[in-house]
Amino acid sequence: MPRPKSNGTSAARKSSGTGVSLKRLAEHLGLSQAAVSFVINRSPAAKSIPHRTQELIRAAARELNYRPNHLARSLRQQRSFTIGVVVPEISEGYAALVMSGIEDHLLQEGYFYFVVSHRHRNELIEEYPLLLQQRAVEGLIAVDTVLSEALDVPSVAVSGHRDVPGVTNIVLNHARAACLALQHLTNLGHREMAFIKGQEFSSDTEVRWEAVREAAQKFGIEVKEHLIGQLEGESSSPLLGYQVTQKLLASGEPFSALFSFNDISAIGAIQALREAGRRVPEDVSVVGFDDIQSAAFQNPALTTVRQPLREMGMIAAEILLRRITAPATTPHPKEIMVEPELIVRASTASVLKTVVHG
Amino acid sequence: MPRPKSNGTSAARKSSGTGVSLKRLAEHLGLSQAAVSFVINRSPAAKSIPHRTQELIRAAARELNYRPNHLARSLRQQRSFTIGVVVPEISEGYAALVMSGIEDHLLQEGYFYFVVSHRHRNELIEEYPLLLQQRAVEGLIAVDTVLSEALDVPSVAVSGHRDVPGVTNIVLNHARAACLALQHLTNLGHREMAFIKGQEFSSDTEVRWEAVREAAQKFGIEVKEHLIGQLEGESSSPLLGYQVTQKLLASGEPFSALFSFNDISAIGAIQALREAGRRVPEDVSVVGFDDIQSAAFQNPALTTVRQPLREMGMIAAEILLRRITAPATTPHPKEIMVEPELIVRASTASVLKTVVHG
DNA sequence: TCAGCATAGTAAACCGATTTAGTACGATAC
DNA sequence: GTATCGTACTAAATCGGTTTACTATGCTGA
Repeated sequence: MPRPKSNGTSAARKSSGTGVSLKRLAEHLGLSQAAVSFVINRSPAAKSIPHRTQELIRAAARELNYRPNHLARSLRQQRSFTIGVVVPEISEGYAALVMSGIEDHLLQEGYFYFVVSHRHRNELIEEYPLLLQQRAVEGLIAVDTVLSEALDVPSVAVSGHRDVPGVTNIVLNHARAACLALQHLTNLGHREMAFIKGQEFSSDTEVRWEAVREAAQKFGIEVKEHLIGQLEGESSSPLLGYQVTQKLLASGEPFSALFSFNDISAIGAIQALREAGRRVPEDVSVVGFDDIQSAAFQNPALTTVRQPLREMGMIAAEILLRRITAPATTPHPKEIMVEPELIVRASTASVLKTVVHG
Repeated sequence: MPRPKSNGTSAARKSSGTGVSLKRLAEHLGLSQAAVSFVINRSPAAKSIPHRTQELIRAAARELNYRPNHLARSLRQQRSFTIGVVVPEISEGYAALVMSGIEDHLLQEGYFYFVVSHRHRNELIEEYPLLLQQRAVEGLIAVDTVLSEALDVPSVAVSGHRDVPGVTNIVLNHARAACLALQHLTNLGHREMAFIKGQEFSSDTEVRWEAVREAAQKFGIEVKEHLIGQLEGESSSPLLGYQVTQKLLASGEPFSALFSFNDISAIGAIQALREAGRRVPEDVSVVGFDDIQSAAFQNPALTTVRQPLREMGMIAAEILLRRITAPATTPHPKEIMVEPELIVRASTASVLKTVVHG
């Protein structure tokens, strides 16, 4: 594979020992720093500098491989072109997808970002936003994380549900999400359903569960106490879903369908069901949530409620930048709702096949 | 869940409108900025300032919620406590795991980091390191990315194999990795093996393939041209493994085992095998590579060669910080090797069962 | 008496840019 | 002849800290 040529001369490259400062460049040219700065930044003040000189300046900048120090520029301009992203954990499907959406928009607009992950430790959730502000971020995006207090900078919470001043929440339409899943299952003839709720610290848990309850009522499904499981533990491994499903099975209460809080736990649930001798989907239908990458490649492929996670990240970045660059014209929306989509794959099936087991 | 109390008074909080500067704090105290700076930073120069005054200063700093501007500090000290991380993609299991290791060590040591993902676009691979240096990062970590030229800052390449001046490579012991996999398969009686090579842009592809060839020779396994597949395409979805496996099957050359470049593609391979009517592991044993989170929760659970990805990230961060803080005493290792581990799960089985199909 | 030293600080340079206010000079207008 | 304007810049302030070099005062000891 041919490596693309760098466009600097080798001399230029060599001179970039610790970087060329504006001062050095100006001296080299026999001009003032101001003049050089005007030209480099194409500032309106450069209009009084003749074309010829401008070319000289630009040529010298290229020659010496001049690259303005971003710290100095940020300090002076009070603009860092940097934002902070707070996530619970990096290694997990959910946050990674949202981040990739965030990154798409941010880098495209010339912003860089810091990532911090708090792993659900309260003191970090409190401290990181402050540390980020100290580092002069111009805005904050919190993913599945409660921003406890109003901050000095615009912020956006992906899957945030609290009404915090200055924070725009990006949320899924959970009412519709729950309806999609339950409608699918009832259409397949399921009436006895088990549910897995999210961990308490997850910001979607409450809202989604409320939506599930309402949808269940709407479809005339009884939500039995024994068939409500709750994920417990900090990690995001399928193991959590595995364990809670074992409990569900142990209760003895029969069910032909399971609606889980997320795909990761649904994967663990399927494992537990199978080990208990219940086939998926013949004996039990399983619906996940999120549609992470590997959902499609489970065996059986997972039926799931898809959240447009990348899109949510992109919207978060977009709103944030708009609020930063045009705070006046953007009266800061409190909430932006995105729509879920039901992805039907192979982990759900008609209940008719299962009557003998019921 | 009780929200932890913030430790500032409400007055303090209010005053943090756009942040209190050192100047304001000094004026408030009737002292010089220098004196305040000495005390805040516990600099040795503070020794001539009496205890009483020091307490006054600290109290006022707390009261006014003073937080030093990190940009200004970085500029003066020529220390940004920031490093840059370059990855191909965020949403993928590999990079995410390495990043989480990097983060662990970095944040613990008081460093923040920028993430950029290049998605294998050459101009970005060239440009991002320069942009990061402009932002005054003190070091660079490249994950599965070729750093083409020597940089002005210390750097570490996770899975880097080129000998670039100033770059420390963190590499897996691929010779051993290949041996572990092939030994396992030969022990199970497999002789007819198919292989899936990585994409050309992946920095491990070449090295690993060479190791596989050598291991095959060592175990007396013939590597047949028709049974070598190659992943193609930028994305990192199981689909790539699915497609290449279909080609392998179409060649008509029989095989009882498949060793794939990574877990993601192994998952797709299993899907393709199953659709072609070959059971895993009864008809074909499949070995993956990496041991990403979902490997354990596939059906069948994936046998794989585990790379200690989080650890590799941690080591990368550790070496980098050591090189930054003590460049003299650390004569910059060219390469650090970590050891793989074979994780035997359910996707491999003895060949004896398969003779009738062979 | 006064050099010497410790105490308790301060003034100002500096990091590397941006930006405001102003200067020097030549040409044109009246 | 000079007021005015445009051209082509420059000097210096500024962002918010850190750091070096220095000062002012009081006390001690010879």
